[in-house]
Amino acid sequence: MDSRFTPRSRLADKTSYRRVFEKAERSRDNMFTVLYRPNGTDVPRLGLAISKKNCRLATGRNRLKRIVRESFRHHRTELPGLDIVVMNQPAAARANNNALFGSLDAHWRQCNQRHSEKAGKS
RNA sequence: AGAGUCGGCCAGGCAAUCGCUGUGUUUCCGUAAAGAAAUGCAGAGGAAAGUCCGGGCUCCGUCAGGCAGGGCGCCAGGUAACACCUGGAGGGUGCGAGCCCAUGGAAAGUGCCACAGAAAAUAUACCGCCCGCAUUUGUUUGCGGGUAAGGGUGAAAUGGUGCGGUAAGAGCGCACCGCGCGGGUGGUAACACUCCGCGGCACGGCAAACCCCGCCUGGAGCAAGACCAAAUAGGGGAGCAUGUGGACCGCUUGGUCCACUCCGGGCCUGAACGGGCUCCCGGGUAGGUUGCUUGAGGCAGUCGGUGACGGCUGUCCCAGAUGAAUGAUUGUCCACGACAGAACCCGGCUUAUGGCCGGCUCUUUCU
RNA sequence: CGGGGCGUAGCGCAGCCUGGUAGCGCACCACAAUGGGGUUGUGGGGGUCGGAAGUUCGAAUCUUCUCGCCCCGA
Repeated sequence: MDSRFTPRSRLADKTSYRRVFEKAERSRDNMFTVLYRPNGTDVPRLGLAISKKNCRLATGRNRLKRIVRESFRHHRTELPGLDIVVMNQPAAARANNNALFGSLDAHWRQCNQRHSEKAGKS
């Protein structure tokens, strides 16, 4: 199983982010808001939008980014071709690592489920 | 043992698995570039923070210099430079080790000092004290003068103590202390000493009020700056094709030259113009590349210096990301892990913060 | 990352340069006026001047440090 996380699997520029923010499905709990939109390929891509407002210290923001990347790369092969942007909620700054991983697992499952439902309909 | 004070050091370790960034080597794929794989090496801080100072670097401006504005401010040294550091001087504070100080000038000038108080700075006199004259039953009142010891006000009141002196007093005189000026001695200097002379004292505070004196200072900042440069729109140029009318040349096909200008309104006409195509040029947006890490560099030794620091020798290369890299999981050990994440780079300051070690001081107890 | 600005009553602001009394509007409370309400008039209450040090006799004001918020530069 390939669980690497390369530059190919990231949202690289402003236009990619704008594309997701313009029109996206949403999955949300008290730790993260996850936006996603099909990108027309087989590989999922991840973008991070960790706000200073919801997490004041730079070390805290770095921690959240690492957790999200770590979780993403473990589930990369299970996910369809989506552009995903993860945003943080205030509660995430105070949560421990296990809680964050649990929350992200749920988000990935929801992405997968909703996407396959849509694909089935169309 | 407790309390305090100063200085130095560390910033969880190890193992396994899965990953991230840079870079070297090898292999694969390719004309090449790019890419992929394997593997080696390296990969956040003492504050990376606040952005409060000082520099380097870059662009703009610029003869030198001066003014304005801003900054600094005991002395000497260190430094690329500083508001930093070291050593010293003088104050303040603490029993002490120590700590703190924007610490030049108020006899260059201007200004301010609320309330209270007689008076807040040229001095002056409310209650008093004293003398003289007048007055009164009565040292009661009034007038004139002397005085600044005492009272009271205030943050601050015009040297202090003692003796002499006097009507009462007063540097009025004297002694000691303090102060100022000059000289001397020690020190590079700030300053100190008081062996000496002079001055009876002439000098309230505030310069983080204006200011004066001395020294420093051009402006902006890596989102600086440099380079490459799509699409679309627009600018400039060249060429091709092309309408109408008139004139000219020509036997004809045809050719040449000129005009059809701009704004507003009306009418007529709907032939033409406005238009189309191709190429080139520079400006420049998205985007990309660069600036980007070898430096006032680290470590070790040695020499000079009280020290900050400097000289010499040897040795090492030690993050360079760009939605932004150091992590996750598990095991294990212990002190059970605080504050906290580089973004052009250095030197400081300040603030946040866990622990360890050492020197010194005070208190208590024991020997 | 760099550059600049602002914190004063519940809200919006003045006062700060030139230091001694914190003021204005809206809001709030009471009274008057009305049958009642609004409008109006009169009076009143309410402020650690973001926080901590320093200078000064005295600081919202001057100086330093610190906390929070806002704006600008791709």
